[in-house]
Amino acid sequence: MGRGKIEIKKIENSTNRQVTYSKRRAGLIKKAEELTVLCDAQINLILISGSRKVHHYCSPSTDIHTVMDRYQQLTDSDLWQPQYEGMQKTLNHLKETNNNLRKQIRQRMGEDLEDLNMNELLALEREMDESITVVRDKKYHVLTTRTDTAKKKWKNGQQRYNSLVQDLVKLEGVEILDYACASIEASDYKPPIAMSIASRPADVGYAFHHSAGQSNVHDVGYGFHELRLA
Amino acid sequence: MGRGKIEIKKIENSTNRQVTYSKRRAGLIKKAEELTVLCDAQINLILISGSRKVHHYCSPSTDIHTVMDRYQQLTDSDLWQPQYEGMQKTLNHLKETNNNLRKQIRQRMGEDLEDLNMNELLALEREMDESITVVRDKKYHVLTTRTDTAKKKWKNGQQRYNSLVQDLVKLEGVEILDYACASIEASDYKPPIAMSIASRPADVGYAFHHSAGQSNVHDVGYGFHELRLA
DNA sequence: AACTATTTATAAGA
DNA sequence: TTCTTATAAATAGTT
Repeated sequence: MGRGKIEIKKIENSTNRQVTYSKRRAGLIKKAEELTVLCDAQINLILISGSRKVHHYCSPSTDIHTVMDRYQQLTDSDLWQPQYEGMQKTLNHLKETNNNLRKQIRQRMGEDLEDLNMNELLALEREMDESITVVRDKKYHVLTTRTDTAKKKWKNGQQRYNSLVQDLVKLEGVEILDYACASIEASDYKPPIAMSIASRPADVGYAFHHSAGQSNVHDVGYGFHELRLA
Repeated sequence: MGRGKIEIKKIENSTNRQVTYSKRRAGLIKKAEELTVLCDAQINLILISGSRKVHHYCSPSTDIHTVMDRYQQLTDSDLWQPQYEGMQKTLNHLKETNNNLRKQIRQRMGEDLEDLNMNELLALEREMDESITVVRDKKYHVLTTRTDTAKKKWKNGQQRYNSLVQDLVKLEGVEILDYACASIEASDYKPPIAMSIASRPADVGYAFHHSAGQSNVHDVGYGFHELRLA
């Protein structure tokens, strides 16, 4: 359809080729549009030129996605698959790992033990025994560190308190009426922010770590003087 | 281009529409092919008819994938993104879960305890204590069941052995020279498949579960008569 | 980008 | 569907 018939093979003249590409591309897209309208079809057309330029027609009322999706459904192929395969694999692998991990945890929580044979049970028990030892050690370590710190603070506080009391007795003629001490659980004890010596004696005390057996308790003792101003 | 000019609007006559669709579809694909050859272009064309039939042309030397990929690159859109996103989310979620699970396990194995505070340590210890109890119980249950079965087998074997010995002594004049018994660890012991009374006395025995303390050992004793044919 | 001689596509009919 | 054919549309080569 033109001044002369042409053979359908690559146009060697580059300018010519480009011109023809433009013309025919326009024609192709026009025909696609017409077909869309005339026959109520869904059409997706992507053209990529030799120079990598992209042109694209998609019938209105859809988008490239819908068309691709439908194309997949109807051709029973899966275009996304290759992109997904790796991911899908990873996903499944993760899911499996996840389930295994959950099972391990459940077993370590004393559930799901039916699948284990005697040797596995023994191994699990041994392992848990070792682990709980480590946990206990860690706990005692934390406990000890905490208690040491508390001890130092207390010692410091007690020294300051004692010198205050002595200073008061010496310099102000303060009279010591009584001394009391007691013991409370560490968990109930909040260290005093400051010592008050005005209206009532300050709490001072000492901490010690009660480490007998496997008890978690460490106790705190406190003592105070009851004073009266002369 | 036909016997008469037509307006570009939906063809209402269904048969007509279908015929036109076929003809124009063929024309469109033909033109796409020609353009591919003439201008060295890459073309992807998907047609979906009103009746959901799919036709599709893709220039040789590529495939639908390559074209779609290039289309995405060149249009800077990402067709896979929506599909991808959900998966990516799931993936990340799974990874996170996975890490958490691993951490839990590590903590239950006595590692990674630095992040736990005292209360958490205490909770972990308590939980592990409970769990190990369950594991131990399960182990003893298995052990007991196993031992019970073994006991029954042994008892049965022993009865058969004893009656054989008695029968021999009574009917054949077999003489009992000696009786011996010993104890071996269950793990070393393989129950006899059959009792041999020809050249040497059969092994018979009994099993008992040594449950003192938390020992895993259950012992097996065996005894035999030394006999001589009259 | 226009023009136009020709080729090609196709609407309608069989 | 497929073929035919008159005619519309597309376009190759030219300006």
